[in-house]
Amino acid sequence: MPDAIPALKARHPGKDVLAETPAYDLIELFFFAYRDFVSDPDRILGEYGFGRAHHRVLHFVSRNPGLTIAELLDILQITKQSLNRVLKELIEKDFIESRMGTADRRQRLLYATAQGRELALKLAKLQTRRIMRALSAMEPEAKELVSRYLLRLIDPDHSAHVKHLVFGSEET
Amino acid sequence: MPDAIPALKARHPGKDVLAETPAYDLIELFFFAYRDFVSDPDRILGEYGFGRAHHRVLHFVSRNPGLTIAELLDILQITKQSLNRVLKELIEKDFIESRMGTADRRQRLLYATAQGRELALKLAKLQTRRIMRALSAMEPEAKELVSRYLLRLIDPDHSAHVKHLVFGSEET
DNA sequence: ATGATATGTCAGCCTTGTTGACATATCTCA
DNA sequence: TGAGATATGTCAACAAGGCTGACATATCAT
Repeated sequence: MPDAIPALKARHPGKDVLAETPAYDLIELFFFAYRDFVSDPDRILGEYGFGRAHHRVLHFVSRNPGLTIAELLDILQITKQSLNRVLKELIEKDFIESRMGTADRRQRLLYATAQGRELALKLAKLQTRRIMRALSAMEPEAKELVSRYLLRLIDPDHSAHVKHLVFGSEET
Repeated sequence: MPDAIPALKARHPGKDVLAETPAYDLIELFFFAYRDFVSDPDRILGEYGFGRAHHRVLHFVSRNPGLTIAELLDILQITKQSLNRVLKELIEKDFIESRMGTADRRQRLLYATAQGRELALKLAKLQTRRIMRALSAMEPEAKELVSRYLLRLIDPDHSAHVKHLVFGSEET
């Protein structure tokens, strides 16, 4: 197998090598791991006529009851037209409920229905099973370290927002 | 904020809780991290009129010169029609070259051109920069641990194949 | 009352995945 | 040598889920 990296390999020892030698292992493992990670839900979503886009919406609404459209758009980073397409279906099939805002009646507050929470939980458990299988037989500090790594992988501009969304106002 | 997990929370102490309590933090962090991770290449690919599908093909061909169509299909897990659409463009724009197999002349052996290797390397470096930023100031064993975690996240059926593809026949 | 804001909707386009059907070249094996 | 398996290419149609642009409506804020 010829070398895919022409020069750059053994040229500078020290700092440059660390900065410039591609981390092919982590790049490729991240790709394969993410693909398998989302494949579990995919199978089940198909039974309901839903796709990944529905999953994301259902997940974040279920996790954050009373979420507004604007907040959801901010989380998903898609256009309102894209969101509306899947959200409409989730509402029609009674997995999500949209109530008018009380303080600001222009807003729509989104809530997962009992059926919606049930599906969201089912999918989250599936993914949790995979995560726990990976963590089992690893060092006890692995989970915390992986969590820290993933957070630092996120754009610094978003990381505070994500941190708040994921960890909320918890004690940990 | 109401509780998104109806029952199941404080019911059983012990093993069940570990198995059944969703790991929302890792699930969500994985989603946000992956999204930002692929966004770096996206910007550059746009300048060339390429998308993510082109990136994946170019990456694996560049990393594995002489790859056949069948092997590439096996890695990407898409249909040959999907692959052919993007592969044709990469060949037309001279980022990938297709040579007839020598042992088996039915096969096409794929090679990245100089231009193709250059782009692949540029994108890999971008992603590496993000990875290194995340790893900097983390424990030295972090990289190895994250790598092990990602590998274990992969379907057990694929993991041997992925391990071979990623780590090849190296010493580490 | 007016302009800004939150949301909804129509129409059309792109990328990237899918299936099914069929063509061609080449290899393998009886 | 001839038949069937294999590797690849290609056409056509479709679906999911992104996008843009334009415009409508209701409500809020000043």
